Amino acid sequence: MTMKQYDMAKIFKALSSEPRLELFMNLYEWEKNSGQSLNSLDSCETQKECCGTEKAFTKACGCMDLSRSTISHHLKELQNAGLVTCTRSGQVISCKVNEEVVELIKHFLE
Amino acid sequence: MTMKQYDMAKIFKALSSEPRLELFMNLYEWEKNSGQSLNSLDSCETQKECCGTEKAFTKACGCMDLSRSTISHHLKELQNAGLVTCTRSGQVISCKVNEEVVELIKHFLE
DNA sequence: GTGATTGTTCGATTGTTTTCTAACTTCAGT
DNA sequence: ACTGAAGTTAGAAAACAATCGAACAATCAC
Repeated sequence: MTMKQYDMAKIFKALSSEPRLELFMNLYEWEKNSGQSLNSLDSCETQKECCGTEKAFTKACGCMDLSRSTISHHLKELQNAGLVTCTRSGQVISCKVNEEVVELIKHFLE
Repeated sequence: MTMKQYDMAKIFKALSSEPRLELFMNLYEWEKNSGQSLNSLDSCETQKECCGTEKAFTKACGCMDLSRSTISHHLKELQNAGLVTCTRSGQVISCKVNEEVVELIKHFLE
């Protein structure tokens, strides 16, 4: 068992439950559609708003039919696998998808 | 939850346990290294030997530290997710990795 | 400071997964 | 027909995962 496989199993496990995959895909799409990519930083009002999905937890609670505690748990799993990074500002959580891991997924089968 | 996400969760679940990912990677590498790709059919002795990994189950039993029944179970999970197709000739199982699903994995995040 | 809002943590429950052994079936060789 | 090898299936134990509500902590809005 190589290190690579160890990490990949962890990543795949994080994406292996439907609700968690849905959560991840939401984060992924929100980030994409908000035009908050690194090369559009200057078109945003503040730099902070440009680093990922603002109010990710709140948004997820609003559109997924799961309790807050369950969403909290799933978000932690995604973080744990390295798929997303979350930061807190006050009460509010923002998330950023880890592009490095996205590339790992895309390329692990050559 | 789109159909696509439903299928992807199933695929990721199949790859989410270390032994099962190892099994899949073995199949994937064996198939690759045996030169049994579609465009090298004529360099093989018989056409049958060229369609995937011959004696996949037997080979897996020989190199993985799991009981035969456990390997049988994991192989079924891989089949169930559509990642591999297995065929039987007599007592012996041969497997073929489903390239379509490999492409799905590579491209599901654009 | 009080009260509402955000998110986390705990404990319980329910269901799923991993793995084994043992019993079975099917096929191959003799 | 008998024996052995290749896989499968069934049953069970143990570990793990998903989910919720309740209690909590931190922060914001007045």
